[in-house]
Amino acid sequence: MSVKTLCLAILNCGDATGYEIRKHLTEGKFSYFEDASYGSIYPTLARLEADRLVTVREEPQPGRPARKIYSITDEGREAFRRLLAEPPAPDTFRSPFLLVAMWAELAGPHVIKNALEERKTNLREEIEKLSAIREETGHPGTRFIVEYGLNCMRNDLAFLERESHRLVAIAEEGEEVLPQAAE
Amino acid sequence: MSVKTLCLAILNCGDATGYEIRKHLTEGKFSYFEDASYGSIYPTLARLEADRLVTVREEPQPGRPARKIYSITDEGREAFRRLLAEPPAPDTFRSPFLLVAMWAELAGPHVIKNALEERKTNLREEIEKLSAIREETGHPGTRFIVEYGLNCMRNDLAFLERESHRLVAIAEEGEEVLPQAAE
DNA sequence: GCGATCATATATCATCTCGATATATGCTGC
DNA sequence: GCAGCATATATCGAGATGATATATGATCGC
Repeated sequence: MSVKTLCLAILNCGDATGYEIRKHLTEGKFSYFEDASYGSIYPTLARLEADRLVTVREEPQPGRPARKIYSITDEGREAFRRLLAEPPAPDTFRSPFLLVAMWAELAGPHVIKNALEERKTNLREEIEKLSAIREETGHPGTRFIVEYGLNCMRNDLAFLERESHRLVAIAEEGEEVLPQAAE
Repeated sequence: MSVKTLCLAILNCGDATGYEIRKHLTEGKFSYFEDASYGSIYPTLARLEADRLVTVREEPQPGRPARKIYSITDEGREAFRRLLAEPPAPDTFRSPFLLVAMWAELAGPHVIKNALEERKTNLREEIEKLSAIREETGHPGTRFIVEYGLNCMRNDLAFLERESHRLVAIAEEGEEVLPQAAE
């Protein structure tokens, strides 16, 4: 999935600046698709404008640089619909946490406990955010994907709350076997 | 998490060539951390060797280019342990599938049904693979992360099997409202 | 009231990474 | 017999990241 598709998806919900598009991709309901940085968003928006899939209007602001507000065109909406029909790339779950967990006996109980707490806090925050979006939205597709996310994260959190003691035990046993310079 | 950490993690399990490292990251139990391509793996291995964190031995093969087999050193193991102690980056779930699902009314029932089937097949395959790894491994950390993954994917699959009819309904209603040139 | 930090907003750039491709060969299925 | 795939190393153009520069209002502690 390309940055182009992402920008069109967000603009399909309403006008936005490059900055706002980036925020949507980082936080909120659009953060489960793909990420993108300014270095790819701004050039993409320029290309979309050249291809007439979006239009820009500049809103001058006294003192600071003008906001460039992008809107999707009918042509853009049609292009987006065609992009949706292409077979989507496989979903991915990428977890630095699991790498640490895998090597619990090397990492030690201190590192493991921190990583577990961090991960659980993270999940709780995400669940909060998604619950809020769920209450607000009237769009059925959005509601579906938010409920998908909630189901997934609540399950993850429950697993960690139920099983994390096993990981701590592995880390503690590892420390007995490998009594390295404690930190 | 850097490619460096990934390479050390895999070599910490046993010697490997660049090709094998890439395979581990793409398939198997290491595929839940981060991905990396040859274009980053080969330069990283060269740097690791220069830093004395790994060693190489060339195994000549009659007719074809020699295998370069990399091994982690004691220094490398210590560096890996230090890298594990660094606060891990947050986990991410990236889903092109959910983008299509969000816009079910635009994508239409045909596209949605395909995407759903594709996603479910994908999950079943992953569950198969993880179940096999679970049976084989004797390493407690590996068992933990494999069970984490299994728990997550079984839950995902159950949600889709239970709820996907809702998504199809959204797509079908959308088609009535927007009777575009059918494909 | 004043400095620090943060949020808004655009934009660039060195560095890194990806995806495709080149090269070379054995094995397997049809 | 040969097309296609797996093994294996390596490179390269195109594209993406993460950091940084610029500019300013808002907020908050002290």
